[in-house]
Amino acid sequence: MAKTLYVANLQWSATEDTLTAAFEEHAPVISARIVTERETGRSRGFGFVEVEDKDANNLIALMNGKDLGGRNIIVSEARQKPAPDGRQAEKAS
DNA sequence: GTTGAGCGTT
Repeated sequence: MAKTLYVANLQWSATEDTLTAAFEEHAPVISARIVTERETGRSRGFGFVEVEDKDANNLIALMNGKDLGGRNIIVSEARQKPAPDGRQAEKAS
């Protein structure tokens, strides 16, 4: 299982690799994504990092407010999560 | 040669 972490307050030059490298130091990173302008392709200064559910809380506690590239980043659990009904959100094939 | 609170893409 994996959770998506919301990472904000990044510098403009930050990339997916920047987040991956920073988070990998504390826990394995499944995937990372930097949100860029759809029109210009420039970084919006924030992104998402996907990690294991168990590691998500640790990364938030360890990386939230941490200095990255000279800027304090904000790490939180991403929204758009499915409803916590503890039920399979995936239909049986 | 820019900007600064935020929750993305198929």
